[in-house]
Amino acid sequence: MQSETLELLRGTLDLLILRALKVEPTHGYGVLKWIERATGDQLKIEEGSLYPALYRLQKRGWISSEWGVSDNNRRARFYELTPDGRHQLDAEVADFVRFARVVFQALDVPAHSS
Amino acid sequence: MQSETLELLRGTLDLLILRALKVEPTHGYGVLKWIERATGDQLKIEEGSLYPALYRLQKRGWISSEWGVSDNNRRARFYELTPDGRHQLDAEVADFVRFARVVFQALDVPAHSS
DNA sequence: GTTCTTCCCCTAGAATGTCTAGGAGTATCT
DNA sequence: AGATACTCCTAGACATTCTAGGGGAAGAAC
Repeated sequence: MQSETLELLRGTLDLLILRALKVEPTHGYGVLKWIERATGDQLKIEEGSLYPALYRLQKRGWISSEWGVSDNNRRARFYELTPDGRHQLDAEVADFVRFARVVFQALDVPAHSS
Repeated sequence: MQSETLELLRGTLDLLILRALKVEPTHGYGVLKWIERATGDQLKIEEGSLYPALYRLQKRGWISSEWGVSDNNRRARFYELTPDGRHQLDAEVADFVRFARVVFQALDVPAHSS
């Protein structure tokens, strides 16, 4: 069953959104698609999770937004990382790496079992 | 800043509890201490998280319990994995490994940066 | 020119997991 | 007698994600 999608984002949604926006500013739907592509379709996020998350991140000052027009000629809200957002991204990446290592250690799973 | 404890369990508490009980049946407090030790004090769980989690796991049939007396001569409720619990543990370990790998891939972090 | 699909935005409410902030009792050590 | 560590527990708050909707507009297909 290699192909079913994983169910839980386990608090990494913010992290993935920030990472997507580091690549280049884009709109919500673009973030969605980036995450799917970047994870080889193994992680899918719902729009009902995404938009509240974008609102949250903006409220915290990690991203900013403005209305624009997409490549497909549609009205869309474009987001980009703020300087604070870049720092936050770095911090969250470091945290996740540390977290994963600690859990692997506790589980007694080699850190790169592939 | 290497030494501060991680804040988020990101849905891995069940996993860690099951893993603790795979080592040997023990009581709630023992699970707590096992997790702290196994993670080098980098992951601490609150009792207010632990006991509801134990109840949950038992309700799902993954652990069973009975009252007994601890090494320190105190009344304690001992938990152990059921056969279903063993399967669940294996599944959750596999899921976590897969999840971590996918996130690392998306973040473009080498899978074993140490 | 109507229909369909994809793109794009959004919200309310439910479900879930974890934490905060308590309360309680008992064995052992000083 | 008091302190400390051990052990159990609950209620309510909080944050995150999902379910389950709604809607509009561009371009392609018929």
